[in-house]
Amino acid sequence: MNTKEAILKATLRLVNEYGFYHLNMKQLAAEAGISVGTIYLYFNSKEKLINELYKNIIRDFNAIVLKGYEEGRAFKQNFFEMMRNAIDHYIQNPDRFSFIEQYTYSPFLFKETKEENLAILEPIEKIIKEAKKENQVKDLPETLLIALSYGPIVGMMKLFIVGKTDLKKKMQKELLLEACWQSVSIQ
Amino acid sequence: MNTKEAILKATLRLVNEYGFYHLNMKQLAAEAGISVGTIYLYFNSKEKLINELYKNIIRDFNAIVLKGYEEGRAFKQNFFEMMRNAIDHYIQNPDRFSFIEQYTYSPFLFKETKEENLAILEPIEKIIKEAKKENQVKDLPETLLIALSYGPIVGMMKLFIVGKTDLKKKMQKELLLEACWQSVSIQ
DNA sequence: AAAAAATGAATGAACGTTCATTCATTTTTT
DNA sequence: AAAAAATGAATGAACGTTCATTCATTTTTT
Repeated sequence: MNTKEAILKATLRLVNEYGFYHLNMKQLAAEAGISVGTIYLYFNSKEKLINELYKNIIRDFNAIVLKGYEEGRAFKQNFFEMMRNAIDHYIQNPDRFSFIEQYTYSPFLFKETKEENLAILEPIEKIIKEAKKENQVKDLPETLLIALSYGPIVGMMKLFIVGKTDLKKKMQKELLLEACWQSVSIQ
Repeated sequence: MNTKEAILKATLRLVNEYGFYHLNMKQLAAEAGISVGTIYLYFNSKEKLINELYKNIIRDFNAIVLKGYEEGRAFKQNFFEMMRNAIDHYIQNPDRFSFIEQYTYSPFLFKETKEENLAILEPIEKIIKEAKKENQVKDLPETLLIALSYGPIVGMMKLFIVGKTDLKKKMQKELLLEACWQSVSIQ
């Protein structure tokens, strides 16, 4: 692992544990196994660092979700694959999920980063739009269809993180996916 | 408005605009129209202040949602009333919604406050449990039913806040409510 | 009824401490 | 030997918190 990655990884861990307010550079350097000065060779400031981390996490997430998409394949299959990828990625990286939830709507993100922000719903928006054009989905406003597909997943992840549900069980995950599908698809 | 309320109100506004990190006591005092020292007559510390604000907001929210509940009334009617109250309250106080979303899972909250925390889903949990006992709701895990009821509302609120949808329109709101109902009720 | 005394909420300057950032020096790589 | 990368002590601005002091209001005394 190179130094830059080590810094980002340490930031993710500490910021989730203590919050941006209590995260200090000395502690961060220790966690990453480098010295304070080194951080500044890679990132201009503490805030820039958070923004870079955010962008990386969103980029990775979108790339992984998009792997579930295949041009020309049935909407249903694309929907399931993409959503499954999203859930799996979150389950394996709950810290990334928490981080996204915490910072997507926070005032820390620069405008420049915020543009990348809405992009967290971009892959979902994409297939919903396509499906709507072809009437493969309920006749509801696009935004509502997005909220119905993604909202319950976020909700379950939050319950998962506080230990109220075990999304790692195959059954739970499949029930969730099926339920999301039911609420957008034509019966 | 008494001094304590003025401080809480100013905190909500500034913390949403700048975040806890950039919120400083001098600025806060100015916003509340008092002087720094006065804040400490009402709250022991900056963190205590945030925790008090959080508790107040959750308490108000739950009380308002619970106003939609009537002992002995049909589940469907309770569900609609409670959810409508939640949505209305959020629409009228988007800053409260943002604050809850931002801090519910943040490391700033004291353990003591976190206990009040899960309480944000308490009223919903309550009616879902009741309905499940009487088979008035789909045969799915309780947590999933909660995520299906509340998740899309959170999702829509987020889109509302960034201006992607107009939840103030009666139609939008009713479609959202109906969709949430569809995903938990027996067809 | 007037004067004196007591109260305590509010003030804001002062203070200690934290902590992001810098940069001269050292270590490592080429 | 030169260049590049890393170190970490030093800096100083920022800021949360304290606390002596003020003063409008209330209570007690005359």
